[in-house]
Amino acid sequence: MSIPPNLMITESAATLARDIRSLVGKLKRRLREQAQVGDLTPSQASALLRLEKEGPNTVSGLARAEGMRPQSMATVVAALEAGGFVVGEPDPTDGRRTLLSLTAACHKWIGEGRAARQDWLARRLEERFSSKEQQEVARIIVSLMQLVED
Amino acid sequence: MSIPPNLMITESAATLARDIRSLVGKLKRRLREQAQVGDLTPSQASALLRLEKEGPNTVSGLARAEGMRPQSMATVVAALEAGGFVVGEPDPTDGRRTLLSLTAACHKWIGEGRAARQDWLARRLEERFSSKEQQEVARIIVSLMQLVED
DNA sequence: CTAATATCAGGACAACTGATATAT
DNA sequence: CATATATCAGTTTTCCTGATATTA
Repeated sequence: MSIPPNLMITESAATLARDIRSLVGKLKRRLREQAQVGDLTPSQASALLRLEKEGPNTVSGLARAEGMRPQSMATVVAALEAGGFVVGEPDPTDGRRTLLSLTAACHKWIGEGRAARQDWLARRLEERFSSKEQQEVARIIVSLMQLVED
Repeated sequence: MSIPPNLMITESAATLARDIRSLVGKLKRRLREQAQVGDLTPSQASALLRLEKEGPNTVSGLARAEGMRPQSMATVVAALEAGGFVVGEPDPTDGRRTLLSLTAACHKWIGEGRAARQDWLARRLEERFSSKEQQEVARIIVSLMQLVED
């Protein structure tokens, strides 16, 4: 039988699943320990860079994009607001929403490359992978993202 | 300039880093929500499958393999012991160590494929990726593992 | 004596659930 | 009234740090 029945899980898939779980755990811990005082947590960095790339958004919108609850994202955003990275202002067309955008200071900060230089993971990817390898990794990450998102 | 200076982080590396962080967060949450009552947590599953694949090990050994503290792994192992998946017995050659191994019941359970069938991630990988694609993913995961481990 | 193993106790963080107020 | 957004409050999970006993 070269094609296993649908219900069957191959040895390789099981091993791959274990390795992915292990990597996720390690990455999580590694990202935490790399964090300096005053640094952004992974969630904060992710939300900030999304605002930078995709423009203003609401707490709920960010939560959807990151696959977490609005209440959880609210905590993340509150930290970014306290740090002066983002500001919220009421949406003129919809009284329920507050649109978050980057402050001028944050734009400047990102422009100066400080955000990127403090990003341990980005630095590491740059050091260890050629741009071709980075593309390959990016492709796989996108596949996995689809797999996770359903 | 086609080759950026060492300190520079390219746009693509920064984006890739963001995507990886986002994926890690999503995967973590997804794995949690997929967990059924009586199911194993990702850490538990990882430790169990490592014991199955690599044979008996100590709490400290497992902690090193997974990149976490012995105290943290002790909690994970305690849950597995409470569930009757593993047993520990003193190493006859080293009084400090307790060697953990799978119980007969656990071996049977794995043999019957229940462990694998309950593994949401493995099932998903099997459904969505050809074995060729799985190999590609596995290769990338190994690269990332090395990048994380240093 | 130093290093490794195991374990007890307490703490931090990032997510969660539930409930509530307000605007569409 | 049903839906969407934001936010308050409390809980859970998983990992952490620090300290201690034991054995190599």
